[in-house]
Parts: sequence; C-alpha cells; structure tokens
Amino acid sequence: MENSFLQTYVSIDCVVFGFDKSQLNILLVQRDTPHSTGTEWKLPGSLIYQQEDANEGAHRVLNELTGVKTMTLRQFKSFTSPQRISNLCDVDWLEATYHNKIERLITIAYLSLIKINRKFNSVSKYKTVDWCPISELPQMPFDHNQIVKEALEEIRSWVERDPIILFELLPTKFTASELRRLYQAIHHREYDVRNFHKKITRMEYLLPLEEKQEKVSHRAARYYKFDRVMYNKRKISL
Amino acid sequence: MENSFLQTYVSIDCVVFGFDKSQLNILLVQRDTPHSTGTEWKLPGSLIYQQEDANEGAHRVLNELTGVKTMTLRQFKSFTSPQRISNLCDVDWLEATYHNKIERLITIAYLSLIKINRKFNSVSKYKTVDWCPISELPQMPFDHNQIVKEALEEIRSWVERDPIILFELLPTKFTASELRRLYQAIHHREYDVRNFHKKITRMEYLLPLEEKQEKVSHRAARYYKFDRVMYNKRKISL
DNA sequence: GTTAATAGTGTACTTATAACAATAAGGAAA
DNA sequence: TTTCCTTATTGTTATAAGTACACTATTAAC
Repeated sequence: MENSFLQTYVSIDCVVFGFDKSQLNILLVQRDTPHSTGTEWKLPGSLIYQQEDANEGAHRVLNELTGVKTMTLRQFKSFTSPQRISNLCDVDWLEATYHNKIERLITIAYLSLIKINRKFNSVSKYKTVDWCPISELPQMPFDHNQIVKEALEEIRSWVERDPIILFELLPTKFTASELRRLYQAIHHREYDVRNFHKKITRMEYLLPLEEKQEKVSHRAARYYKFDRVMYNKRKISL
Repeated sequence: MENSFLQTYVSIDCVVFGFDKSQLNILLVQRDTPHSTGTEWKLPGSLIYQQEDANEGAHRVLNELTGVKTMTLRQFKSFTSPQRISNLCDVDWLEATYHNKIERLITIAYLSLIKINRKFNSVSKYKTVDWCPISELPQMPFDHNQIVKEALEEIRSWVERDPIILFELLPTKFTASELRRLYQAIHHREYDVRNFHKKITRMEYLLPLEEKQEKVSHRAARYYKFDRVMYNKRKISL
C-alpha cells in the first residue's frame, strides 16, 4: 500500500504574456534537445525548491529570466497527468538537466504579465529568451501547448473580474486604440470603436492626458494613463 | 544543487458543498489525533496514487466517501507552503497514516457539489462523515480552514460563469424561494424577492411545473425544475 | 373566521450593451 | 497649397439587466 502512494517532483511553469501592436505574445525559452542537434522552445519553469512555496518559485523563475523583481503573478492550474512526461525526449531532458531520475512530475502553472518593451537585465540563464505571438506558437515539450491554451482562457475570465491586468500589459501612457486592440486580442473579437470609447469613459480610473502622439502621419491620438488610487477606491466599493 | 530540488508528496483535498434550508454545508471527516485521545474534523483527501491524475484522485476520494460515482468536480488551487505541515500533530498523523516520513506535502484542492439529501452508500472508510454548516466550521488541521475560505470565494465566481452549479445543489424539484436562499447563501447577501423572480423568469432553462407544495401551512409554492437541454443550447450561444 | 406564515406580483429609474456613420486632424504626395 | 491617405473622435436610439419599493393571495392551524 505505502508504495502505491506517489512521491513525485513538483515544478512551476510560467505563461508570461506581453502585448505588442495587436497581438498577445508569450515569453519562451530555448532548450537543447538531448537526442537531436536542434533546440526546442518551451515555457520557462523550474522544479520547486525545498524551502519555497509555489509563488516564490514562480517569482524566482521570472526573476532569473528577466531580472524583474516584482510582477503580477497568478497561479491558475496544476497539470498532473502521469502521461505528461511520457515522451522519451522529455524524460531524458529532465534527467540531463536535474541529474535525477524523474518518473512523475506535476506542474503548477502560473500566469504573468509584463510590459513587452520593458528591458530585461540579461541575467538569464537561458541561451535564448524571446517573445512569441500566440498565433505562431511552436510545438512544445510536455503539455506546454495545453498549458498555454488554458492560460488564454484564464486570462479572459481574469480580465473581467480585474481589469487592472490590461494596464500591466500596456506602457505607462497609451492611446484608446491601443487599449482597444489589447482588449480585442484578449477576447479574440472586435469591438465597436464608439461603444468602446463610451466604455472607457465610464472607467474613472482611466485618466485622459493633455499629451498627444507626435510625428504620426495621421490625426494624433490622445494619451491616457491608469490611476491606481482611483482603481483601488473603486474596487473596494464593488 | 540536485538535492535542493524538491521531491515531495502530493495530495488531493476536497471541499464538498451541500445546501440545506438556508445554509451551505461542507462534508467533513473525522480523524484520530495521534497525541490526544480525541478526534478532529478535516477535509476528505488522500495522497495521489502513482497511476492517477489529480482529477481521478479526487473522484476516488469522493467515491470512497459517499459511494457516488460521478459528480461535478473542479480543481481550484494548489496549496504549497512548506509551513503547511509545520504542526507536529499533522506530521505524526501523516506518518501514522501513510507509514512514510513525509517532510513536504502539497495539496491540490477541489470543489465539489452534492445534493445534501442524497443517500450515501455507507462504503466510507472513515468512522464519521458529516455535513458541517460553513458558519460553524471547527479548527481543522493543515491549512484546511484556509482552503475552505478560498473555496467559498471560488464557488462565488464559478456560479457567475456557470449557474448550473445551483441545480447540482438543489433537489430535482425546488421552489423559487429555495433557489433564492441558495443564491443568497453563496453570495452571502440578500436579494429582493420580486427582482429575483424577474431574474429567474429570464432563465429559459428553468421550467415552472404545475405541481405545488402540499401540506404546508401557508400558501403552497410552485415547483420548478432545471432543463439541461435548454441550458446547453443557451451556453453554446454565449 | 381569524391568525400566522409564506408565495406571488408591477412600475419607475438607472445602467450597460449594441448597432450604426460622419467629421477632424495630421502628414505625405501631387 | 491642394488633395489624399490614414487614423481619431464623437452621439443617438434601442434593448437588456439591475435596483428600489409594498401590497394581495393562499394554505393550514387555532
């Protein structure tokens, strides 16, 4: 009986979203594939350490990756199928990377948001880190494609409950149409421009600035910024 | 380096909700406490087995507990703090129960819903299983009190996205005021009777029956039932 | 037939959503 | 400087959902 209980390894995987022009992107890292000469993209992640909880582990992974110390982070689901490391490549890669035979590995998946233009301190331990548009994701190891798929569903329902994540993905100053394109990318549908303006006019935590775009070859758009104080006031009243 | 990675045990814990009169209840089991002569209530749970994923494990736990084979089940969060088994009682209980030294244990928490009047096949391996109103929860081991707290928040947001769970908690036939009291219990606030009637009139998957209450010493209330076919049609159109 | 208890119902106001098209501003090209 | 291209900005009407609010109906018990 005792031996039928599972002692296993637990990892963290992070789906880090960034927004650029009209597209959501995800931060991927490259790993060497043990059996071929090539490389392969995967989600950034790590086994969890003895003395940290999953949140701390996720922060550590992202800090190692980007140098960013604090970020919005949300645990969204654990992936536990015994078959998730059935691929031989993945088994070998785990052994090569962690110098341990790992027969069962569950992962706790996190969502995170970063302004895509933010410069990373290149402290990364990975050879290559890059943004990948969600429409062009490669085949990834383990169940990472499935994890991303569920992360997308999760971010949609999250933004409804807590629109603050929109502003984590935009630069400090942004135009109404950038905000709209982000909203559209997240919900994967188009929104009427006039109705969208009405909607954001109702957000009293969205401050219109005097400043406008410069050197654009069309009518310059007004900039807005997010007012965290107003936002918090409003949230409490809900 | 290798040894700082965590090999650990993974468990499932289930927060099973039932609804009775005006209150949400949770299914608790009793465990012997190793150091005292008493017993203690806790959430039903189990270590995960080698060949099952977390969902299967949660189904197994509830099946062992109630005899019920299929039920609505939702993974909602993993609890991973290294401190969650810092209590000596809990450490000893784990060792006594699983005959293994368990230094680190994370748990994947599930939400589930059962009609409270459903008769259980008493196949339970526990000495005592009982419903406990959420307003009267005892102090529980590990972080089970915290898990229940977060389960309550989760069920609130779940019911918004998928009102079907209301009907998992009610008998097949129910009155409008039972539905309203359930809604109130979940949201922990009161709703105006007239407005609530208007709301449920808009649910085209809620069928009013001809049948009414009998032998009640006040005006008899009409029964309603839930129409799953209409509900699914409607969900697709969303 | 009076009482106690719960069921059932309508109106007015506010707020969010949705459909829909013309004008304004800035730079580039002619 | 005029024209053109591109994107920004703005209002009305209709529909749906949410909120506040109070009286009548029905049943069994006494």
